[in-house]
Formats: sequence, C-alpha cells, structure tokens
Amino acid sequence: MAVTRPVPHPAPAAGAERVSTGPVVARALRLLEAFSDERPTLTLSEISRRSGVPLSTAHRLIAELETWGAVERDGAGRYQVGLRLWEVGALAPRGPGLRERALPYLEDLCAVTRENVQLAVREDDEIVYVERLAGTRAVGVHIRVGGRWAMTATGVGLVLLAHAPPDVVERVLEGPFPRHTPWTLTDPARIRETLAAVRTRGYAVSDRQITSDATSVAAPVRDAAGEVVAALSVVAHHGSPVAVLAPLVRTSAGGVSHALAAGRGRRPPPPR
Amino acid sequence: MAVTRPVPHPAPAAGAERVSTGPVVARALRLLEAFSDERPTLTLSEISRRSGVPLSTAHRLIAELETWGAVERDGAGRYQVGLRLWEVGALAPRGPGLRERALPYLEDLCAVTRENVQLAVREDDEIVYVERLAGTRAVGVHIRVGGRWAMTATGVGLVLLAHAPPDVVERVLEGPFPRHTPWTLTDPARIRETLAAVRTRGYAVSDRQITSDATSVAAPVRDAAGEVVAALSVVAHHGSPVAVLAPLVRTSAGGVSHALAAGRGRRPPPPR
DNA sequence: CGACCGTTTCCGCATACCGGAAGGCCGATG
DNA sequence: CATCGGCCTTCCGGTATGCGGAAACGGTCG
Repeated sequence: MAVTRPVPHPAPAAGAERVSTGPVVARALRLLEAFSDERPTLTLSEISRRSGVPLSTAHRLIAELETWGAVERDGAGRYQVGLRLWEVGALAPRGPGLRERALPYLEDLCAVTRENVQLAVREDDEIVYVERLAGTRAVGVHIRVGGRWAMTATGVGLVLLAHAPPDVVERVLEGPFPRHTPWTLTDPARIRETLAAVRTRGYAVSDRQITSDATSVAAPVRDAAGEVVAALSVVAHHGSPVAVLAPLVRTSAGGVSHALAAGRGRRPPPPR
Repeated sequence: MAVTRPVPHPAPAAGAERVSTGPVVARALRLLEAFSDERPTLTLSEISRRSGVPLSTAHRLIAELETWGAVERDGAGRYQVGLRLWEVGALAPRGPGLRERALPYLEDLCAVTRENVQLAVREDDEIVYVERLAGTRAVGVHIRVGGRWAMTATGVGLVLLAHAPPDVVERVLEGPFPRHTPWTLTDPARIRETLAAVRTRGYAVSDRQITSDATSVAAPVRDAAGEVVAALSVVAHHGSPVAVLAPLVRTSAGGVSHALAAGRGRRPPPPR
C-alpha cells in the first residue's frame, strides 16, 4: 500500500541549459510516455514533471492530444490514455494483428501441454509480450501483455536475439545482464554459443533464468519471406522433458508461420 | 475544425490566401488516422493523400513518429502502426483496463448462456466494443474489438444512450439512423420512449435491429460513483426468453460494477 | 528507352510554437 | 479567518521551428 517509490524514473531535466527544445511532435509523444502501468492516470503537473516539459507547454500540447482523443480526463480531472489511442494501437500488425493469427495455435499448444504459452516480438533491444495464455497446470509467471523484458533472460528472447541483426546482438552482449537466479547466464561468450545452438537446433531452452523452478522452450515464427518476426514459448516446471516439449513448440511455431504466409491476400486491390 | 481543402498539387494561388495549417500535433495525429482496419499498411503517398497533408510535410512528420515508434516500416518499406503505440494504447483505462476487470464476469455469463457476450463503452456519439466472447451456440455477429457502431442499433448502445448526457442524446436523435432490417427503429419519439424504459427497467432489449435473427439484451455497468461507464450484453437468437436472459445480464453487469468499485485501491499514494 | 509513381532532400519565408509570469481556484493548515 | 502551497489556466512578445513547392533520385512497367 504505502509504497514510497523514490523517484520512479522521471529522468527529465538535463539539469543545465535547455538550448534546443526539439520538434513539437516528439515532445507531445514524450508526454504520452509519462503514463505507465503503475501510474495510468496523472495530473497535468505530474505529466509535466515526468516528461521534463514546462508546465505551460505541456498544458497546450495535452489540450491538443485531448481534442483528438489520445488522452482523456476522468471524473476527477486527471488525465489518462484515451480510448482513441487504443483503437489506433489495435491496428498494429505486430501486436493485435499477429496475436489474432497466432491465437488458435497458441490455444492448441496450451491445451496439449497445459502449461503457460506466450508469444513475443523484438522491439529495439528488448522483447515485448504480445499474448500470454495460462495453462491449467502452469508455473506462476508474472509477465504482462504489452510488457518488456531483456532478451537474454527468456526463451523467446534467445530465439529473437539469435535471429536479430548483428548490431542488435553486439549491443545486447555488451550491456549488463539482469541476474534473477544463480543460474542466470551473464558470460557473453557462453551466450554467443547458446545463440549458435538455437540457430542450428531451431529452438531455445532457457533453464531457471528468471525463477529457480521454471524452464522455457521457445521456437521462431517466420513471415512469408522467411524472416523471424516473433517467437513462441512454453514455460514449464524445471525438469520437464524438453525432448517432448521442443517438437510441440516447433510445430506450433511452424503453424503460426504458415498462417502468416497464407494470410497475405487480405489486402484490397492496389492503392486506388 | 477549419477544414481547408488543401488541393493536392495545383497551387497557383493569388497569394492573398491565409490558409491556416493548424497545430502540428493535430496534423501528426491526423496521419495516424489514415490507418484503418482494412488498410493497416500504407505508403507515404497514401498517408499524405488520405490525411490531406502535403507530401513533404507528411514525410517530415512521419519521420518523427517513426523515431518514437508510433509507426514503423515493414519489409517493403510501407508504413504501419508501431508496436510502441500499441503498448501505450494498452494503458487506456477505458479499454484494456476495463476489459481486464470485467473478463471473469463475461466468461461466466458466456458459459451459462452459451451465447455471444460483449462489453462496450461510449466514445462521442458512438459505441466502441472493448471485448467480445464467442459462445458455443452463438448467432453469427460481426463485431470487432475496437470497432465502432451507432448507438441506436444495439442493446449496449441503447443502454449507454439512456444514461448519456442530454446533449449527446439530442445529437443522436437528430442524426440519421442506420437501417439494417425492417424492424430497425428510426422514429425519435419511439426511441425516446425506449430509453425511458431502459432507465426504469434497468436493461435494454434490441430486437432484430441489425440482423433479422438476433436479439440482444444489455445492462449498464457503473463505476464507484454510480456513473454508467460501460454496458454489457448478450446476443441470442430471436425468440430467446428475454425474461431469463435479462436477470443474468443484470447480475453480471452488477458484478463488473462491484469489481470496478472494489479495485480502486491500486493507486499509489498521492503525487509524491 | 522514357513515362510514371513514390521517396527524399533542399531552403527561404513567416507561422505557430515557446514558456515565464501572473491570476484564479481549491483544500489544508495555523 | 488569514495564509499557504499545489494545481490549472490564460496571456503575450520574440523567435525557433514548421512549412511545402520544387527538384533530384530511384524503382517498375510497357
């Protein structure tokens, strides 16, 4: 309850001179970034502080966002992300679009294994969960749809990293590696070997990397061009038979891949 | 609102025109509006044409949106709504937030009735579907999560209209009423009576308004302050026992209302 | 090859953005 | 009752920043 979050992560003020204000649009988008899962509603002043945009400027920009419906006010006058923005966000092909096509396969996999099943994509140097289904016999996992995670810590992350462009791999292998258990991989050389293995075997195993009692098995999802665009995984109790799970996960991932390749004809005739 | 028809290329203008271009942010948001369910990916030129923003301007603004992640490009270089925008949209309290709290009750209602169940909110003079569950014995309904509908045509729409501010009611009762079947209501006076009945009975019945074989029964969802913030409905075959469905729908809506009232403690302590 | 269509860059002009300051409106505090 | 602090809103002179036609660039088709 009385959670005293000592400075969440405002990280605004450069502290010194504000020489260039930067493009307006970028600032408006920064205002939207002020909202988060823990703080879904904010006052104008809070938005201003969190985004580092002067109050009067934030006031003007927020008013424009509100006119369009990107933000709206609740009964108390506090601001929150607007329904309109959700509607537009629901058009993202890599989000709901991907989810919709993959869902039947995820459900089958979930029904067969009775474990948690998840679908994720890469965004910059992190992964974003697009969907998650809870299995009846599942381990407790605390991921949120729309949530982000480090690439090295999860099965889906390893798959996506194994097929990411070289510059992404290098950046990730430099950065710090979040450690959650005694078994967490933190040696770049070892990770590099793991990635190679993922590519040759066609699936990844992440054993006790986040919690000490869970193992995840993940496989790549490809688009019509053969590019890896997503990853799908099952999280099971540590000690579960990987030899059994891997083929199941790979088969499901293949099913999603085929669904993506097949569903391309939805586009109306050319421009006009 | 100043709609200044930009006129694509010809601009021989005498030079005396003081055409207001309008705020930048508004224009950037208009670019996002160019995307739709039928056209989830667009070229820059298409975006420019659809939004009425000159090409070079659209180019500059889209570049800013892309930098932030509001839009992204697929393999062919076409633009699409970005994952980042989806992430932020997922924070909308009236969208996913409401959905999450309501889901258990919707599932129960769906399991008991085996019919389609839906949850919707009002946005301006229309309703937006926030969630939809398919029942095993259900009539075919063609609504999409995130989709919009007229308020007069659906059960949820009648409920939300019955509890909407007067100015909304007046606007809606003026406007044209989309007619889908011979039974569609189009007389303002009749609709006004219907709305009064909805308020006194606590539920709405929309009989064969969209398709000739379906009847929907809807009830209001209220927040902690007692305000109607959403509506919940069941769509059944025409002729189904309303007397049986209505109490079920009202009970479920009441459950969601209580869940909303109870779940208010999630807010961290005030600002600081 | 040339016509067509889409994308990208350039640059001078003035529009519309900027943000400190001041005023108003609570609610809490002494 | 007076005072204070926090938040929201409005105002306005100065100029950063957005504007968009034009032209160069690159691909595809007939």
